[in-house]
Amino acid sequence: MALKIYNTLTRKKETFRPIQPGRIGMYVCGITVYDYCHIGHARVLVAFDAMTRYLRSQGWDVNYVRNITDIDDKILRRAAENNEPFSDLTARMIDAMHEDERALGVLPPDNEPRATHHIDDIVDMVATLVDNHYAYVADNRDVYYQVSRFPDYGRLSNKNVDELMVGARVEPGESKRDPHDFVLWKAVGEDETGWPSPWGRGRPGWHIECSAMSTCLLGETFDIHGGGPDLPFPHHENEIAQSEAATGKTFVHYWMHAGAVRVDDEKMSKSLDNFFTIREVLEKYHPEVVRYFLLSSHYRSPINYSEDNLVEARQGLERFYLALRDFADVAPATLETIKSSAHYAQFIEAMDDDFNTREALAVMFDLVRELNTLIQAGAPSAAALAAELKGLGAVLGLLGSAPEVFLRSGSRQSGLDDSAIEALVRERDDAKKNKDYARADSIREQLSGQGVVLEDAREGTRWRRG
RNA sequence: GGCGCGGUGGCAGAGUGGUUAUGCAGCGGACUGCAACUCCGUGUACGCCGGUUCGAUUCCGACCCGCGCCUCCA
Repeated sequence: MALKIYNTLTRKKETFRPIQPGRIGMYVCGITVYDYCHIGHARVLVAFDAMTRYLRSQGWDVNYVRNITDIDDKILRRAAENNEPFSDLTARMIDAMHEDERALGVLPPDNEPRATHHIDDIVDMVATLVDNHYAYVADNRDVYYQVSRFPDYGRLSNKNVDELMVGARVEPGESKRDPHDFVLWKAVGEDETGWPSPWGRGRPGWHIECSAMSTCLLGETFDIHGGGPDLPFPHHENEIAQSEAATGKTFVHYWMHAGAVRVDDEKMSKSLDNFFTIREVLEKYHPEVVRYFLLSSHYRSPINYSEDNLVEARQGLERFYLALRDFADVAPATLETIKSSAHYAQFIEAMDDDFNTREALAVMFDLVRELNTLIQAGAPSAAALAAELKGLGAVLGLLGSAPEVFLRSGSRQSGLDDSAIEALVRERDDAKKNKDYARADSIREQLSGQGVVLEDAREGTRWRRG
């Protein structure tokens, strides 16, 4: 079965056809680095990471580009508030972002272009648009894109420019010819952050960097362009207008957009004060639990960040790790060695269907049941199945932890440290030997109250944080 | 107002024109000193109303409800 991808442009699932056989150029809109990444960013990062891992596992040569917006009004405003150079702020936030990514098991993209490193490319593209009469220099020396010159405007987000009029407004003093026009190059004064250009000192507008950098790194036409749920309009619409006007070529073949993250069933927003940064979330939950949570729904569905759902994610992962407990030293199977496995075939079928990670996880759970049955029977083949499970998990960036470490990590920190728990476990073992079951049960109850679960296995008592 | 998405069993969440999703929770059983883990069994789930069909949760239409975008936001 062939890979199918839902294309925002056509609003349909389409069979993926690469521009060059075996190769995929993919550009994903990254972060504006004026603050820490939040759980919504995490979703986009994890979703496209899982896709990239999967595509590579299937032999695709993926060139994954994800930009960093490191110059923008919000950045300048925040830097001014902090009374620091904007580049100090962005450097700090970029480091923080990389830290968050690593925690979530997100592999670095192949290229991570920054707007401030591509000012020349941006200026070149703006100049082309001015030369082509798709852009004009306004009285205030801003350069604007003239939306009315681009007939296809609104095609991606299925919007009719005339109907947009209703909500549009022109700020007093703006020099646009039309409210829909958007800024490509923003004029600034001598004392403001900016770069020289044919139109005077200025800085890039909000959308042009992605057009310039994607073209620079992936060519005038490339395969996949992705991003968050609020990007189709206006950001990606404007990118299309810019790039296609500048090059005269189709910009992108497949547009992919992740679904929204909600918090306790409300829109996540700063005004509602229900905004969670990745760092805050990771204080409460194991990073792999967060990753699993994000992959346990289809990437396009809205998901709800809530205590219940994260606890449930924890429980799901526990099932995997309990099965893998005795196979800590078993290496993940390479896909080559499991290519004839029925589970693998189902896994691929799920992932080929627009990256249905939830369905892929369901296949892995089926495998877990078989694995547990083999373990129970003491079958030597269990190790191979465990390796297969790890191999499938690795494609999604999951199950890479040491099982016992994960199981003892706990969703909430127990008040007892490991040695205190182990002392109590030993005490209980002694009580059991003396058939003092009342004492043994009271210790177990005490631990249970601390979130510690005991299991009396043949080899001795095991414990984990539940 | 315009455009779009969705309403699935207690919860989460896939999917399908007729046959088990899956996970968690529940119930019964096996195992256990008791548990936990695990396995086995167990749920007349598909918003409402019409239509198409031998048959619809799945297709079509209307309706109700929820959500997103239309403004900076992943």
